Amino acid sequence: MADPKARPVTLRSIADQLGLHISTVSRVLNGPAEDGARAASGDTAERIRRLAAELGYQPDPHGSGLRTGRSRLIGVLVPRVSDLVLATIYEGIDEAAGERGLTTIAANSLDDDEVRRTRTKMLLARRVDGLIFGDARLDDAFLDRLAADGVRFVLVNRRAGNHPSVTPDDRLGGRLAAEHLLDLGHTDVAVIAGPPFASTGADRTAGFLDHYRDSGIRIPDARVLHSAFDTAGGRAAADTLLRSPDRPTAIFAVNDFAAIGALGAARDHGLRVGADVAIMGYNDTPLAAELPIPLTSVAVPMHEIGRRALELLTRLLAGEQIESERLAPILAPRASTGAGQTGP
Amino acid sequence: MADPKARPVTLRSIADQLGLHISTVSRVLNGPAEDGARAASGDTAERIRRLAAELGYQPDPHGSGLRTGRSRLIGVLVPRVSDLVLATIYEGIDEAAGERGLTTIAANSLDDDEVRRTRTKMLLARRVDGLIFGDARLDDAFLDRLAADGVRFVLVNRRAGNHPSVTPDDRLGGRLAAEHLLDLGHTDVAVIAGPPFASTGADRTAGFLDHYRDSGIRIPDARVLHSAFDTAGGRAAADTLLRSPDRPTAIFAVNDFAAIGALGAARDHGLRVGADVAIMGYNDTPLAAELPIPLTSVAVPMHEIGRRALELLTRLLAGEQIESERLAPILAPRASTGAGQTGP
DNA sequence: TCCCGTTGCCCAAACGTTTGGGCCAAACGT
DNA sequence: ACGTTTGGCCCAAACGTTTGGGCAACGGGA
Repeated sequence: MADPKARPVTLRSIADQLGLHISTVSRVLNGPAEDGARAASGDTAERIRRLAAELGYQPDPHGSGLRTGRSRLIGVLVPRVSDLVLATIYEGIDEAAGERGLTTIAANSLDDDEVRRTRTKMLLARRVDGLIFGDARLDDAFLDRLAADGVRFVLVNRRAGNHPSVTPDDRLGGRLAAEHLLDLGHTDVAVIAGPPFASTGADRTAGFLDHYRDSGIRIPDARVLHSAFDTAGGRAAADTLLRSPDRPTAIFAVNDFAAIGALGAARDHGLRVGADVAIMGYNDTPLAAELPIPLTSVAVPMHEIGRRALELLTRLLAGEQIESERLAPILAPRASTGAGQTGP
Repeated sequence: MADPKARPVTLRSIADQLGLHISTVSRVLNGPAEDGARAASGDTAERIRRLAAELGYQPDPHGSGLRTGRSRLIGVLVPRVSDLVLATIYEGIDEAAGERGLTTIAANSLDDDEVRRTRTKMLLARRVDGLIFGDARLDDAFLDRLAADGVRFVLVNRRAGNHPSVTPDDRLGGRLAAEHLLDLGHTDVAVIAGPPFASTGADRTAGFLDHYRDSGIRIPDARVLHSAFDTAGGRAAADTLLRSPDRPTAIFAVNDFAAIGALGAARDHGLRVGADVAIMGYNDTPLAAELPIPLTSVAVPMHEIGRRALELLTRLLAGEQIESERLAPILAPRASTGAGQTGP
């Protein structure tokens, strides 16, 4: 890798060693495409490349960043990296970034406005070239302000205003969930809708209600509960729903973790999930299929969403005109709604 | 935040605006402690600070990095950020880093040697000041080599050789698990031990076996199965254990996800977890308590481990002598081993 | 009065890179 | 033989910061 105590290898050390000028080395090592020929003879170029490889030359980002004004750094702000959904999206982002020689910096916003501001400021202080936000709120003054300031960013998972975004088609996902439960005969259903400020929960809920309405069934407002996206939130909401005597026969949680909480609540109430009450989640977290009672869910290509978000951002940074993308979800029926395994 | 179309605010722009020299501004804005007084009069210093704040000056890391040779960047390599355990540790790292004005860069190694090398090289190319590895292997030639090359790093979660590390006291944790199962009367027990190269699994297993041996019970080798740390791995291992007629009465999985897989396998075999068979995990993931059948686990202060790792690294970077730390785990007994809730 | 120590600031170099513009010689066209 | 192109390379400036060393002016002690 690197010699034990060697001085850092720079363009100058390579140039001196070869009796060339530093700029020649720089040109050769940068754009083999157009400038490659102009920069040096094939022979010289070859010698440069060989020595650079041998010494393990890696351009110093401080030097190039200073000169070019670009850092090749991408900031990624998410509610929490320990949230499996966002972590998976982040992996997609990071993977695509790596392929382009970009480095990502992740930070948690905890869905808190104050934290968002300070973390964003830190990322900008690091001179990131662009940002990806995974914590957009439906009415997001902060993002509007940022956009007005000329900061370049795209949104992922959650949409907001008409800032460019890559999200699952949550409206469609909500319809798929409704279709599934309706096919199973559930007409008295409830929704654990997540916090009201997240487009994911809101759109999934809206799609779900749409489908029922289109089928002539109106779901009363009392059947839609807002909650946190986590297990505790889901458990509390499900508990409220199930303790009533006219409890719903099926519950759609807009997030797998909330659904797992609902599973626990159902058990506390002595209900057999899949038989006495149907419960389904959303996102098809790896855990869903592996639970003791496998959880019906709506699969979302999270990794791919992350990749696309980074691609979109690089196109934005390149000055191209870009448009938001919605990726289609797929239903994954399992035992928690009494459905069999997928397959014929 | 930043003016719409303003030129970037630099030391020079501040200095010019105040009719001062750039170096004066730099000194004032850097060390108010010692140099503060030497640098400028109280009055001048005040003017500088006020203008800097007003313009929202943020030092350019490229400039300072170039000059000082330090990037204030910390690289963090983990198997996967989407693994809840490592994600939580990472959050601790990042939190502590933020408090010190450091920025972390996370990367996935997927526990693959080739990926580790390339990702580490990328981080070094970014000129990180130090590294934190969460994917150490018991016999880790790569880390040895890195240390020999003078790269500064600490390990987290997993230990290796005598590189400095911050880990849970896994040996103790294993003993706690054994003690719990033994107290419940289980003498025929099995271990789902995780992959053999991870100190976590190995030490937990060793501690577990130690305690049984100390109590006069020898667990046969066939009762210790290696597996992946994830749900699928746990399910497969548990399936092997439970399909035999002389199946164990209790299973200790060294990781909650493997334990969840085991829960599923138990269900597949028609066994009631907590009654017919006891199953326990490790790490006390937030999920453990929320599962339909709450999972007995061993709680580990993951967030704190992350914080400590970063502190250790900063001390190392400051040239101090440092020593590895082990943090004590706590048993969290729940229904999956037939234990009641915690409490008196 | 002279000297010395502070105070308060400025000067300049250096870190490593990129890039617009040279400049010399060889090759080519007529 | 003479102009023009082109290949192949060098020059130098600039990006923003830190930091060791100045250098005046001023105040105080002898």
